[in-house]
Amino acid sequence: MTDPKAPSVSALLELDRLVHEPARLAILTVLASAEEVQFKFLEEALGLTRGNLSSHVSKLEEAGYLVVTKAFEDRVPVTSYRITARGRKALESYRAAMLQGLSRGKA
Amino acid sequence: MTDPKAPSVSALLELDRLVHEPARLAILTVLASAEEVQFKFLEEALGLTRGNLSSHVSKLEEAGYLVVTKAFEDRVPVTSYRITARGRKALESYRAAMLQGLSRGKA
DNA sequence: TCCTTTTAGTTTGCGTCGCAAACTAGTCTG
DNA sequence: CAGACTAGTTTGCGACGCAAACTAAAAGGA
Repeated sequence: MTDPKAPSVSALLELDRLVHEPARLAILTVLASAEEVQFKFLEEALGLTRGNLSSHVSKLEEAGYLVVTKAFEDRVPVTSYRITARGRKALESYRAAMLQGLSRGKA
Repeated sequence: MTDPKAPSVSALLELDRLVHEPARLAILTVLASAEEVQFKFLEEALGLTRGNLSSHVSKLEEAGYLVVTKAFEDRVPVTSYRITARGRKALESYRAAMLQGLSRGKA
């Protein structure tokens, strides 16, 4: 901790809001465990509507947390995502902060 | 899990939004580790403005996650908070869901 | 060929939320 | 009594998440 007086719970107040949103946290978590993931897969795996998935993914893309690949497979358009190093780092930091804040440490 | 196919990351999508807000999560976490906590203490410990602290606490109170006690100490008004059983349970559930979702389990 | 359905995503509109700033109320000091 | 301080609450606004509406391209029938 930076400030020795700072209780670990303060880590919670500095969580990256972009990652903190449940849908995006779920998306990043899935992306972190696979090379490449398709839109369709995310939609079904997470039970998000296409609209929500699309907008969350856009935000993650704007932040540089993932990259988008649009391709055609058997003449069907397929959009895929890949987490970036930046995204992986953001997720890792988030995870660390959350785990720290969640630990039952006093104050 | 309800659906055997549901990956643990789905737990993330069912997080109690009331608890999920960082400031409120921090407040509940502090409250869970003490009998009673004063407004002033929370303000300083968490570095929240009085306004934000007040409004977050109000929401937690409305949800029945904490109870408020207003008293005077040496003619100075002191507002204190106590987590309720309901609040403690909500925090516990949140923690469990988050830890599950955060675990590096595939998908 | 034309039309309807399906798949794959994006955009739009609205209600809600979190934050900071402004405000209220009681106390103390000179 | 005037001004400053302590302790909170209320207000106003910008940002956000969600669902519904929309777009586009391909496949399947009649």
